[in-house]
Amino acid sequence: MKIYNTQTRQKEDFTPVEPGKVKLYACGPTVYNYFHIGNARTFMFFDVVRRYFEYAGYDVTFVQNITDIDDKIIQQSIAENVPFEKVAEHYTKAFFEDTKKLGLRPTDHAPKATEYIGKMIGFIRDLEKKGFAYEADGDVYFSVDKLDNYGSLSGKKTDEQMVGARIQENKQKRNPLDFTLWKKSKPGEPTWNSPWGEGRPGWHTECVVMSRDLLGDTFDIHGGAIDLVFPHHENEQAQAYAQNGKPLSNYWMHGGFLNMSGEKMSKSLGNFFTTRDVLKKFDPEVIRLFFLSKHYRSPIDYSPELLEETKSGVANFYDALDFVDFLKIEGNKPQFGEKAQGFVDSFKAVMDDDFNTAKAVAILFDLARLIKNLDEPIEERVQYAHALVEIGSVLGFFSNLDEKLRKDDLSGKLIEMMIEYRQLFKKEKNYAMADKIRNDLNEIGIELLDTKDGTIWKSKRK
RNA sequence: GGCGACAUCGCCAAGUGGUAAGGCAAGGGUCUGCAAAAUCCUCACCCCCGGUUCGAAUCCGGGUGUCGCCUCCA
Repeated sequence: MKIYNTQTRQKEDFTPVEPGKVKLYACGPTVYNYFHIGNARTFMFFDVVRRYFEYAGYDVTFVQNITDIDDKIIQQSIAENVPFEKVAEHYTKAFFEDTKKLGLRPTDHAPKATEYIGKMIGFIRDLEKKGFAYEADGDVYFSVDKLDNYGSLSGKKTDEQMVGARIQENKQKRNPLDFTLWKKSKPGEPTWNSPWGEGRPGWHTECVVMSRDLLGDTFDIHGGAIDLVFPHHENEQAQAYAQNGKPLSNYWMHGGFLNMSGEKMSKSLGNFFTTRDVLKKFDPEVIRLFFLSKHYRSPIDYSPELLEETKSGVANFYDALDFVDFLKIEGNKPQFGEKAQGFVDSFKAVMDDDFNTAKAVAILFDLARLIKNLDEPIEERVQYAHALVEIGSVLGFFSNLDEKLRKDDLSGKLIEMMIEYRQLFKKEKNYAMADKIRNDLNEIGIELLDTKDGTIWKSKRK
């Protein structure tokens, strides 16, 4: 398996720290608002990474943190005039609800920053003892000049950044790039007692401490979106090196942005859709197909129109499964012949190449086309259907086949009866009645398909 | 100012040296009582200009355009 590693800027063979195991950490949300659909893209990608590693036979430990103490949460609590704990609680709950609705599997651990304050203080103390941190008026900073390889992840050189233009001047800092490990709290702000006085940890420290605590000093993959490379991941890595001389993660994976009309979607720009709102209009699998049709490192331009067009694509998969009445054959998965196995092998090959989900999706469409092709032998079409569900599931599709394909309940039986009556009318050349049945069914969302093997039906997809 | 990414059919998009996947949309044929569905067929000299090579969308140089990071950000 090959993975593009931001650290080396190239695809590398994946070798886990422990054979057969993958320790994966993806940066999670800061819970000050509903997460937007751009965040959803990144979260969903790592959900697929996790699923694929498991499919490939690895024992995966997947951690995604919840940043529940941060300036933005404090701001939001002032704006909403509710205690900051309530803000964090509310949006944390919303995060779990929305990711579930999106079809993301729960992570193995979802550590909250506020549960790790003690460990963070110990960690900062250690950095201080080792000479990498200094205190100034209740704040504690990391001294980037003390670390030789600072900037290695992002390719930044400490002396070439535009100080003053983009970087906040701060007279307490010895180097403008020095970052906050511990921040003195103002009156009324959430606060914890520390050797440096009342305060709270900096964001970069939260992630290092939680990831190492749950996954070990050096784990396999650390991920997030591209904007986290600098400074967040650079700073995490710096702290880890400084503290114990070990790399934090062997592979760094970063996803591309979701843009709005070519510009980055972000809460600060205000040009965003919350995932919650998008989910009201689109099926989670439509969103999934939309994201997975593109390479994860490329930017995607978001628009409701594009999502609208993607509906047909998802419908394609379910139509195909309807064609072979998948729910009835689901239980007996046949041995795959050469062709069906070929598709599965291709799927593995493209996913092994740095998670090329766009190619993987193309394989899904290839299978759907063959399943619907009545000229293909039925045994093979059945195999293709099982292959479609097998690899589609790895990409996170088909989690609710029963609901999407439900047929053998009472209404299903009634529809079968209507189809039978229509056949009788057709035999008598009573086309007016035959068409009335077809139209009436259509009006309640049931579409009839006359194939040369007889009439089948499907409910119209959202 | 420093660093980086991208530019492929009407739209979305894969492809990193061997002659352009896939999806959406469109047109035509078959099938059908009619329709839908299905199926078959059609639909790209890969932003521009040079260069390297037997051969380049793919490598190199130079343009043009778009975007990102350097501040919080998935």
